[in-house]
Amino acid sequence: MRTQRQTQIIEESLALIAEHGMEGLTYRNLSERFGISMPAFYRHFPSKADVLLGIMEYLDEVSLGVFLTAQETGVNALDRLRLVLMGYAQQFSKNTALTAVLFPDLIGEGRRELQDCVLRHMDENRVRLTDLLTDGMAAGLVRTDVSPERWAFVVMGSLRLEVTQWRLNGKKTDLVGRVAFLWNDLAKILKPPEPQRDRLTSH
Amino acid sequence: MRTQRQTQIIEESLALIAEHGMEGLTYRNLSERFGISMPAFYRHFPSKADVLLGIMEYLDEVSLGVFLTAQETGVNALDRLRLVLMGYAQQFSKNTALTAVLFPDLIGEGRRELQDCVLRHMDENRVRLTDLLTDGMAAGLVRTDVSPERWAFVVMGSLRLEVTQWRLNGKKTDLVGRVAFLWNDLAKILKPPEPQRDRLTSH
Amino acid sequence: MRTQRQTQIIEESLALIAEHGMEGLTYRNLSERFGISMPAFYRHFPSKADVLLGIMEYLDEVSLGVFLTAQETGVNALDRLRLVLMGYAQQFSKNTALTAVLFPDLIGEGRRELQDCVLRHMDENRVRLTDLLTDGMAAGLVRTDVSPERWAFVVMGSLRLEVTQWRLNGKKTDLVGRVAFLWNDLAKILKPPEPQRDRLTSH
Amino acid sequence: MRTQRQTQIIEESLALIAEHGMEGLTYRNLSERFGISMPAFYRHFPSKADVLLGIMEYLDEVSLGVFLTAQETGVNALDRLRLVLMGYAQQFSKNTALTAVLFPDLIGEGRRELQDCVLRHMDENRVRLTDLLTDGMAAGLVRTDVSPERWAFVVMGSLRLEVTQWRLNGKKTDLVGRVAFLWNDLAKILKPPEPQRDRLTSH
DNA sequence: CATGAATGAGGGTTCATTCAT
DNA sequence: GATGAATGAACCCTCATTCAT
Repeated sequence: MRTQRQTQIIEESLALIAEHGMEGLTYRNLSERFGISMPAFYRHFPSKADVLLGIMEYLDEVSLGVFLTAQETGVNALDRLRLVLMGYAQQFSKNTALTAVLFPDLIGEGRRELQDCVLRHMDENRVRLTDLLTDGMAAGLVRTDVSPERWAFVVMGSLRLEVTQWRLNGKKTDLVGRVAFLWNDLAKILKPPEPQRDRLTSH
Repeated sequence: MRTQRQTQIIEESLALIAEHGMEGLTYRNLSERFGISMPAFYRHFPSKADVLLGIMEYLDEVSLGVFLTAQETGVNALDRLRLVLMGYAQQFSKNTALTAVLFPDLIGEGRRELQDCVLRHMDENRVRLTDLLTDGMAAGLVRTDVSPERWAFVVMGSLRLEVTQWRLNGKKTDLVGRVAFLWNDLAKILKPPEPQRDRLTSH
Repeated sequence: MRTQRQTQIIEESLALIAEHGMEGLTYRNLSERFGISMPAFYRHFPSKADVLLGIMEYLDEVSLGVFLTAQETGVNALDRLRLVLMGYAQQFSKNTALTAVLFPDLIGEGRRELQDCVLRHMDENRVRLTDLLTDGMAAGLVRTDVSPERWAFVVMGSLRLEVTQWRLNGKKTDLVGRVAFLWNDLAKILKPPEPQRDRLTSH
Repeated sequence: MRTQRQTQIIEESLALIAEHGMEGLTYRNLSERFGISMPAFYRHFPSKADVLLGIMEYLDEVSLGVFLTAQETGVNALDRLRLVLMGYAQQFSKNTALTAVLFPDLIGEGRRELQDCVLRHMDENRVRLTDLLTDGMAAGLVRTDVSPERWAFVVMGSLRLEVTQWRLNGKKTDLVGRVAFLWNDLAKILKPPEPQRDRLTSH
């Protein structure tokens, strides 16, 4: 588990990363924000690598939360997927720092020790997405001529790029709206073509 | 123009970034690779910011090259798009460092001064892709119920994620093959549904 | 306020400046004298500019001290002026580095940010001298056909040059003695001409 | 003798010193101003110390020129002294960099090797002034109860401080005017008291 | 003969970390 | 148990100078 202070540190770290990139995450910056001395952080995390690890865990939980929330609605797979995307967008809008959820690779950049953790995190997210899409296929809501793994890829890739652009443009636009539009198009793309049966029977 | 030495430095810088992330790009690392002293680099680039700028220009040229090569074949828009993706994949396979072409945002991270340059670069790439897809639509090769801008987004997003995964997995797999598969699926997705007219008139 | 360490650093900095000029004030030199590492100084002064600022304040205090000491004697203005000059000389003899008190302009040289501070310091010193001379005039001890501002100028100019010469000659001579002689002459110059009374009574 | 190029370099060096202090005199800055490469300067001066030496000689000549010009007028000693001060002021007004003439000590600061040269230069100037004042005394134009050496000191000290203040205040005021005022007061101070004759004849 | 390239020494500064207190 | 002080390593960068070409 995490102490309250550890959580605070992680959240502030994410904020620093969001504001100044990975290079902005320094003990000095943290201590300024907390008004605590630098060595004090070693009481909560034995080293900076552990802070990063804590961040990864934290992000994992956020991501899981988004999926679970969508899951609990009990709607169909495609709607759950929509809820996931919109859930992310809402989280990011409320707290910009959380965009890191989608980019664990950037946090592990250059740090060999975190590589495993990053891969695990990305895999988990990928699996969750893939499961959703597999379900969608089973329910006839998603085209089956493309593998669910690929769909997961396309969806996640689009979302990541959308968020990246949003950040580069200074986060001035309405992310939730943008993702809603994205979903609108993704839904068209995912949807299977009109079943032939319908038209035949209509005669 | 660029001197030979400037080009060498840029290419070695890209290699360092590919291997150790942006934090790996230091004068110390460069000087070790070149076997020359650190101050020597200031003869070629007045500051590190200028190295980064040089990198951005270089990447721009690489990207442009890939598009032009595809353009010159004179094949249809969809095939040109394929050639672009495959062209990237081949470049990246030959020289891993060039993956940066797709991620100018990572190079500009945290460096306010480069932000403009990054945005311009990404815009240019986006426009090139969008033009290709607009052409594809005009030729009836691409679904028109989704805007070309969105298609460009989906394609670029997928490619970026594919490359990211490839790098995270240690570049051990065959990137060209992976991108070929990606294209295979993207082609299905992009292709317009069977024309309704045929079936209707057949009755 | 100043910590003990800050005061030590300021004093050692002044010593370095006195020995090797402004270019002698480097973190390397400081760290050699203190036997601590270079980054350690950043615990006490956030940047070198702040060291210089600290020096300026310190010098201000020294200068003020000399004036106050003279003031407290309660003797007449001319004698107070003498005490100021002699006070300076004694301070400088004890601690050569303190000659900087008279030359704040050299410390601010080329550092735009310190310019204001330098001007303020020099103004304060000028005002103190001028006040003294105005008092002297009021008491009939100083010629009134020259403005007190000018007298302050002449006195300070002479003192500065005397100290400069002393330093250039290797500080081998007796500064207190030299300033005593200087004062001897300045006193003659400042003194108003023989009172008219003489002439009147001679009739 | 000096080549034309050497003279140019010296003059530009003085300009750099005037603008940015001694730290502004670098080969880089010089080469930028001349549009020549840095090693090119070694053709004209074997080392930076030699540039400084050249500067000292140059300043000596300027100073000598001012004195000779005053000498050639053939007016009395006091007027010649006035011409010297005004001559300096005019030179400095035309070319700010020449103020260095009065401050050879600043150029030699911290450079052991130049110390001798600096002392010689200052001595020469002092002697020229002293001679002038000795003449003035002989002609009954200058008070004799203060040694000519001291007078030279007072005059030079005042002038140096005047110029220093002018520079610190951004050289915005009219230096010639200021020195004229200074001379006005110095003339009063130098002048011997009302001739005794008056009193004697009154009997 | 002028220059491009390079260099060793040194500049100020930041970072993650340790340790006595 | 939190902090002030310190540190080694590394950062980007500038300087005077040299030397092959």
